Amino acid sequence: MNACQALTMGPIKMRKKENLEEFAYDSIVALILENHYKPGDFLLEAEITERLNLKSRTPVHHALGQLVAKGFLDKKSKKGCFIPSLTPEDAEHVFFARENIESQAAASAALHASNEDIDELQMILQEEVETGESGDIIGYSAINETFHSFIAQISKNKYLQQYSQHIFWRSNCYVFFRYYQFKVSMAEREFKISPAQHMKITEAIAKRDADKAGKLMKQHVRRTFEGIFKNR
Amino acid sequence: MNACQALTMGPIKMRKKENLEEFAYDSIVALILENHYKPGDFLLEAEITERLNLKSRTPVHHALGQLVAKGFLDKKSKKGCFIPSLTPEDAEHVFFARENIESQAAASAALHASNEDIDELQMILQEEVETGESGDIIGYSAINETFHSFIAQISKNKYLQQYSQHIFWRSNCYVFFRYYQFKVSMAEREFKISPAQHMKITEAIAKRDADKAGKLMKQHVRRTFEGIFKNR
DNA sequence: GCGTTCATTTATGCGTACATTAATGCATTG
DNA sequence: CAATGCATTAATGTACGCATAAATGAACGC
Repeated sequence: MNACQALTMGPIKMRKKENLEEFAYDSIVALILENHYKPGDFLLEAEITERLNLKSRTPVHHALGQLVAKGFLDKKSKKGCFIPSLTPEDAEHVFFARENIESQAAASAALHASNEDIDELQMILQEEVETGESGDIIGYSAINETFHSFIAQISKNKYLQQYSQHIFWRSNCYVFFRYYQFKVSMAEREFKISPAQHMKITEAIAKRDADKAGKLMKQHVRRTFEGIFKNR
Repeated sequence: MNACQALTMGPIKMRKKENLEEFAYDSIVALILENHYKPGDFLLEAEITERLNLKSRTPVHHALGQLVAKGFLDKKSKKGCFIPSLTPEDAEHVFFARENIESQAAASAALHASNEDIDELQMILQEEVETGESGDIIGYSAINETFHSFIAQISKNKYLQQYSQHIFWRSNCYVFFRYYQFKVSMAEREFKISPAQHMKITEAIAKRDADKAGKLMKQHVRRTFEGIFKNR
């Protein structure tokens, strides 16, 4: 889950830390993504405040509240915020929702992508292929997110984009912790399959074939799910 | 927008106000739904604090942050939170996303609804028909939301439900303010069309015909959109 | 020896005071 | 008279201290 940007919600961009709340938010996201916590762990305000060298808990408290509001964290009143735990039922919900939302985003992307968007998407794809061949798993995970995130972005639909990013983050928890659990053997196999599927999706978008792009994306997400839960 | 419950996100239930933050959140939602604000209006922390008879801005500040995080409000740093403004482009995004998400929810509902769920859905529908005939627009708006919200609920998918509620709230802004703008003439016509469509959707769900339920829902949302923006 | 209760600990929840910043209007100057 | 800059104001943003609730563990009674 390292280098996952999904929690930031919205187009990938340099975030200017205008105030401590945003700084705290981004930093907490970074802490999660850098795997300092695992599902079920509590994120203590005091500890985070200290870790970030902040003078008061207030911005941290606020930032945690926002992460809960967005559904990235769960919360027990007067107890604290924690990384939501992963269950098979939740995984099915997550991947089912992701199938549908991302396939809609892909279809919409095929309709609304500019020529520049297509060029950039193909560049991302090329980088993905190279990273995949190099065997750099962390790097691949990052570029994989970039690919999916960019498709949501070129759908030009703020809402599809928002939901895509959210559900991607949630699904990525499963991807990451499964990979982690089974070392990298499965990850490597996955990384050899995904680029080919991404390539087909990119082609469909480039041809402005919305229907095909949507179907391919749905297939791709489903295969990711099956790769994680079925073939072990 | 009166009597819209979408901002509360999640299944409709009695909310126990465990603490002032939740109380503030719920109260601010209520204020919005009771039409105290219109798109573009700023929600001032001090004013809200006073209105709710709270001693400090803290819970209000926190609650507003959550509403921004969830995408129900926009925010300008150091300026304040405000009701997002309505634009034709945004409306297209909103209704396009809603078409897809709600149709998925309806399809999933057809697959996962229990017999009790179907019974309750039919009761809601019956109440809707009666309310529609009575001409009570506010009441109809509430029952309309209940109908859509309940379908999302019986999809049994937490994520589809979450996104459905969010996008419904956003689309309802357009519905409500358009109705408001053109008095009730258009609303009345709408209220005579919707129940018939809801009935067909309910039938499809009752027959567990996921494909049909999804298609009908998509059609229904699109017609709502067209009713608001095309036929004026 | 086990269960219940109470004290302690530890964390969030809240209130007050103050800092900071963005907008506004007025005054001053060219 | 117009434009620029400074002061004022009004709002959010932050810090800190105390209130409060929940979990934990120890002590007491049975």
